[in-house]
Formats: sequence, C-alpha cells, structure tokens
Amino acid sequence: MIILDERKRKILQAIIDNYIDTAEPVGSRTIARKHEIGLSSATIRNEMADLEEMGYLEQPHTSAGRIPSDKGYRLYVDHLMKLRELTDEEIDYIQNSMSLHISELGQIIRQASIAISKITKYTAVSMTPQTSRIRLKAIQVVPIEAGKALVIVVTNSGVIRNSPIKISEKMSPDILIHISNIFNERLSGLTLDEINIPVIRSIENKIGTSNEILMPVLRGVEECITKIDTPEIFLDGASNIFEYPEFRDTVKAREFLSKLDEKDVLRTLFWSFDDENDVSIQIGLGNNNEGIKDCSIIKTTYSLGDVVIGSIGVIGPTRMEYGKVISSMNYLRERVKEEIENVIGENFSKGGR
Amino acid sequence: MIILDERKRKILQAIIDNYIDTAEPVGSRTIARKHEIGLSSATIRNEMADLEEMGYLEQPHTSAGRIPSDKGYRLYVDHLMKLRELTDEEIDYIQNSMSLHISELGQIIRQASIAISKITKYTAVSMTPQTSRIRLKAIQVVPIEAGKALVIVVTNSGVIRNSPIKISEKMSPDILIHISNIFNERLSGLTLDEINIPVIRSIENKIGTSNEILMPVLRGVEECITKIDTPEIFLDGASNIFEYPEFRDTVKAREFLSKLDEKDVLRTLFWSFDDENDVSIQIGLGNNNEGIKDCSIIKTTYSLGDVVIGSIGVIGPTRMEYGKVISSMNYLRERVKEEIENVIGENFSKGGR
DNA sequence: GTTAGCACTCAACGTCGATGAGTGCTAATA
DNA sequence: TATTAGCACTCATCGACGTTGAGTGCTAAC
Repeated sequence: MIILDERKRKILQAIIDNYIDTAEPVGSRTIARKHEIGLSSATIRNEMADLEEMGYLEQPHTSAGRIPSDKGYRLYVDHLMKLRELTDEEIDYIQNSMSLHISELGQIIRQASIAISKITKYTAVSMTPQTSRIRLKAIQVVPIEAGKALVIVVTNSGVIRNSPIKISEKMSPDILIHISNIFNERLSGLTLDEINIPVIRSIENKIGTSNEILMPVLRGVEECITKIDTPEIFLDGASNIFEYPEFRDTVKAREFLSKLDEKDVLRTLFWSFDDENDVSIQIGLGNNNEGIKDCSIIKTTYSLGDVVIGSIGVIGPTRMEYGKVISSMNYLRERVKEEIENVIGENFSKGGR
Repeated sequence: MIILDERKRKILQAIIDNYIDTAEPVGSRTIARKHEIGLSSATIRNEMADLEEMGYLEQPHTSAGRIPSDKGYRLYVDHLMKLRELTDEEIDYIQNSMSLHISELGQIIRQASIAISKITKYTAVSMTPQTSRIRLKAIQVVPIEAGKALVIVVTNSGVIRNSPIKISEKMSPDILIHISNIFNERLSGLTLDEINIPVIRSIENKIGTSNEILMPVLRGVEECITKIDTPEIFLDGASNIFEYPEFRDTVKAREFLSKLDEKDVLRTLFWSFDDENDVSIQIGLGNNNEGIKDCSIIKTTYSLGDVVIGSIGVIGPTRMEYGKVISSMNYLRERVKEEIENVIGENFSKGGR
C-alpha cells in the first residue's frame, strides 16, 4: 500500500519542515517559493485542501495557513523526515560528558540526560524503573565505629544502596561478617518481591531471634530495598521550554512545568507506549494531560541483560525537531552502552535475555 | 535612636502588609480605609511623601501608589513585621514529612526543603557545602563478588559515599580487611585537604606499591572524596513562581528559572551573606543578577558540631511573606534538629563547637 | 496639625479602522 | 485533464485614539 502520491508527500514534508522551523501556520505561497517544487501556489493550495481532508493537516482558522496534525507528524516521522547529522561540536560535547567514567549506572544515565537536554534544547526526563525483576546480588554489614554499622545492598542492575544502623557497642566484626554471610546466602539471587515473611523467618531461625543484631540489620536491609524500589525521576533543562513560542504564554509554561512536577503522571506516560525499537516516539500526549497535551515524547530504554536499568526521554512541543532528537538519542545510546560495558564489564544487550 | 515615629511606622507597616498581599502599588486612600488609623487620606499622603523622601518607599510613576524599597523591607523585617503562626495543617504537614526517619543527613535536609517549598509556596534551595573542614571517619573495602569490591567512605558530617572497584579475582577477604585497616589508620580523622601526596606515600610504603590491590582502592577512595567534595544543590517548587504576578511575564519567569539553573551563582549568593542568626535574610539580590535582582532569600544553615552539613533557603520576590516564611523556617529548624539528633545520636548545635 | 477640595497625571482598557497573509472558487490556459 | 491566474472574502494583528479611574500634590479652610 502506497501512502500518498509522491507530490503530496513532498508537499506535506515541506509544510512540516517549515512549521517545525517557524512555528507559524504555513501558507501555499511560502511552499511554492521556498521549496523547489515546480508548482504554483494555487496547485499547492488544492493539494493542501486534500491533505487536510485526509487528516494530515489542520487549519487554526479560515484565513490562516495549515499546521500539521498528530497524524501528519506520525507520517512525517515514519516516512518523510530526514535524520539530521550531529555536528562535530555536538559529538564532542557528548563524548566529553560521557567520558567522565562514572562508576554508578544511575549516574551515567543522569549524565546522558543532561547531555541530551543541552544538545536538543528540549527538556530531558530520566528515570529508574520500579521493577520486581531486580535481584539482590550482595548484602554486607560493615562496621563504621563503635556502635555504628552500615548495611550495603547491591543489585544485579548495578544499583548500590546503603543504610546506617545502630548496633551494640560490643559487637565484634566477626559477628557482623557471620551475619552478612547468612543474609547473603538467604537473600542474594532473590528478586525484590521474593523477599517475604517465610524468607525472613528462615534467617531468624538461623541467627536466632534473641540476637540483638538481627533487628537493626533487617531494618537496614529493608530500608535499602525501599530505596532501590523507590523510582527516581530527574528533569534536566526544564527551562528550555521558554525557547519555544508555544510556551510564550505564562499559563502554558506554568501548566507544562507543573505537569512535569507530577512524577507519577510522567512515569505513567513514560511506560505507556511500547519500546520495540531502540528509540520510540509518542506524538501528542492526549487530552487528559493539560499542559503537555500538545507535546511529544521521544524515549529510549537501557537494559542490562533482561533487567531494565533506566530510561531517558525528551519532551517538547509536537512541533519538535524529530530528526535531530532521534539522531542525538541514537548516538548517545551507543556511548552509554559503551560506558556501561566499561563499568560493568559484562555484556549489555537491549532486551532479549 | 528611635527609627521613625509611631505614626510613620504604623503607616509603613500598613503599606508593606498591603503590598505583600496585593502586589499593587498602594495609595493613601486604601490605607485610610482598610487599616484602622484614624487619619484622613490627605494626612497619610503627607506621611507617605515623607517616607518616600527617607527612602523607605518608591513610586513607580507619578500618579501611582507607593511600593516599598529594599530599605523599607529591611525596616519591616527587622522591626515592624509580625510573625505569622503556622496553621495546624501546616504543622501536621511538616511533622509528617519529617517523621519518615530517613537515615542520611543529606536526605533529611532535602526533605525539609521540599516541605518548606510546599508550605511557603516559594522556591526552596537546599545545598551541601564545599568545605575542607569535613573529616574522614571511616574507610572500608568490602567484597561484592569475585573480582569486584566496594570502597566506602564515611565522614564526620554524616555523608556516606561508595565507589565500586575491580580487583583481582583471587583476592581474599582477609587482605581487603587488612587494607581497610591501613587506610583507616592513615586517613581517618584527616580533613579532605590534609590528604596529600606524603600521606598517600605512607600508605604505599606500608602496603607496598607492588600490591595490585592498592591502585584500585586508592582510585575508589579518591572517587568517594570527589563525590563528598562535590557540592550538591537541589531546587524544589521552582514552578511556584508562577503564582506571583511579578513573574506573569514569560521573560521574567524565564530569567528567574534560568538563573536558578546556574548552580554556581546560587552557591555564591547563598554563602555571600552571613548567618549570625538562626535564620538570615537577604533583601534584594543586586543588579548583577538579572532575573533574580528583585528577589529575596531567607535561609538557615545546619551544622553538626562545628561542621556545616547543609543549608536551606527560600527564594521569592522581595514582596515576600516574610512573617510566614520565617515562622516556617524556625519551626522546621527545630524538627530537623530533632531528626538529626535521632539519626546521629549526638549533640547537635548551631555553630560554636 | 489635620482635612476637604481640586486640578493634574498616567497606566489600563476598549473601540475602530487599516493592513496583509492566506483561503476557496472560478474561469482561462497548456 | 491538470495547472494557474485572478478575485472576492476572512480574520488575526496592530496602531491610533479617546475614556476611565486611581492616585498624587498643593492650597485653603478648619
């Protein structure tokens, strides 16, 4: 099935390119002049009327030019758009910000988020998932000073969390090691939601409930797990939206920024569209989302084996420079992959297993 | 020295109260009617002319009412203003958000920052200091799995940082403990800037440079120290500024938000005025600071012994509800103190020693 | 010392006509 | 049959202009 004849495609592409550039409704004459299609404005006018009828264009009011509809953008993104190569400066910038050799995965993703907000001039959102598939890898109890120790939990998604606890002053390091070993033996390899009452009981049985170290350590482990399981969301470059005329109205800007402050909304949005490709795109965010309904999200997800470790997205007006954002994301994705492999030293793959 | 006679003070207070409330220049008639001063508008007009001459008031243009000058606000804050009691809801809110029993100091301060931005409806800024007076308290190297370990550094300001390192696969836990002990012995008690080449050398001598574990651990410690020394700044409730008519202009709002994104500016501002009292106030942020020049900062600093552990501030238009913000800060301060004592279990004092 | 009265100032607001970009339709053209 | 020139019509935008009303400073009376 052919979608649109060649001429209509060319015209639609020209219109959308122009609109992305100027944010002004584009008229037939503009297209006839600026884009080398050998047609008069009248002909283009007829084609535009057709395109509107097919739902690819809209008219803000009778005597204005046309603007693309969400359907129009979709076609544009899927078939018409040209990817925009990154400039040398942009490549340099990404290289630099990704070669800090940060050791924690969350930090790498955050860094990438900052980079993409800088390069695309849109707002970047980065988040960690809340997933029951994360497995514990190691648990350690480490003495800090008399009466104080640190519980440390490491997961297979590369997250490290710690929680300070108070213990009896006369607790010897040997006991701590012993307890660490038991916790490790019983908990490591389990996913977060496999840790339940029976498992805890089995630890209690092994150590003995009377042991005064058990409770603080348990509480410490619990706190670490809570921290791991508490999804984090970061915004970078939120004030970039002021670049764009669609937010020149304070009310609009406010609604946008307030919406982004509602982390749960953002989370729902982010995981609501699928991610079959490396980079997936949601055009138009629907009517329930006052403030961001005329926005699009372009996002990518990072995994380690079959565990999702985080996700980065760019949110901006539907009139977004899709070509540029997508190229940036693709490139950044490669760099992040390399960096994660560097740090973890394991194989990194998109999904699969 | 008496500052202003009783009548002028009453009138000034009434004007500032009114302006803080409405954001509109206030005229003589408004004061005569709304505030029970038994004077006619004409008399008040004369007094207002006096107050303007003395520099406490300003006139946006000839036929408008008066607005307070920075000097006026200063007098207001120091002598005229009434503290506004917190409502039961506000107290409840603070109690709840402070009783999560978070174990890390940075998190407690962040939590307090979120709370105060919610209650005051202004933007809250929280930051950790960059100070050379922080001392290391403990260093530990903990095995995670074959070939991987974690370096953990704890400071006397309650900050805990970790850094994963790669080690030889056949490294035994005993050696790690041994190395931990040496690092502890040589580094704990030192301030960050006391850790220099000779100190490192002494560790090398003790362990022996040939030891293949030394370098990764050193690098891990270094990374932890960098993390400790990297000041963090958080903004909460940045979109609150849209509440206020002085930012109804998109340009203004944008300048404000962009300025807050420049972390170093914020840092400089924050530490540029002194903190003799629990809560200190800077009225008007000067002309170098486009975007926030007509703003005030109200801030408080938290210390543990003689080490500053963090600072929380509220930034908003000079026309700020000083009474409310100050009460909230005072109350929150008490709660944070309690919470820190809870966690640390040591005495907490403002500065002194 | 206080107040009533009055002339004057000036931002804010609404009205109104001019302007111009853009459309749809029709008739002429290739 | 497809394309284009021409024309009447629409409608947002913008500047000019007069009105309104809040507020002032000053003077004269209380």
